[in-house]
Amino acid sequence: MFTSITFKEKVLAVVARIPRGTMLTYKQVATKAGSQNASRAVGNVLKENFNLKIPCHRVIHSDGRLGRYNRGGEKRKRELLKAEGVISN
DNA sequence: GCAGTGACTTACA
DNA sequence: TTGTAAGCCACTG
Repeated sequence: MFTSITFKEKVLAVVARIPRGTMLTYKQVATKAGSQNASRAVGNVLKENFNLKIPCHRVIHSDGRLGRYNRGGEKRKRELLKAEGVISN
């Protein structure tokens, strides 16, 4: 039920709704999920998420760093973002 | 119910 | 500017 939706589900829903060419920080995702300070929890959710429908590569650190990626690491993540035109290098 | 873990964030030296 | 330390939150065993 939607009433029993967990923080995990919210995080996945938020990330899944990130439009192509847009990046959000872990803090931004956490805020949209309901907890602005749960940036670490966001990482936990994406870490266990292997759904290709979730563009977890569009979630980066508040510092602008890419962070990690469960499908190839920062390098792979940067390639995906570059392919979308989010970053130029 | 408690403790541990982690793809993070912020502050200070 | 860079590195270290502590804090915060949600989920699992």
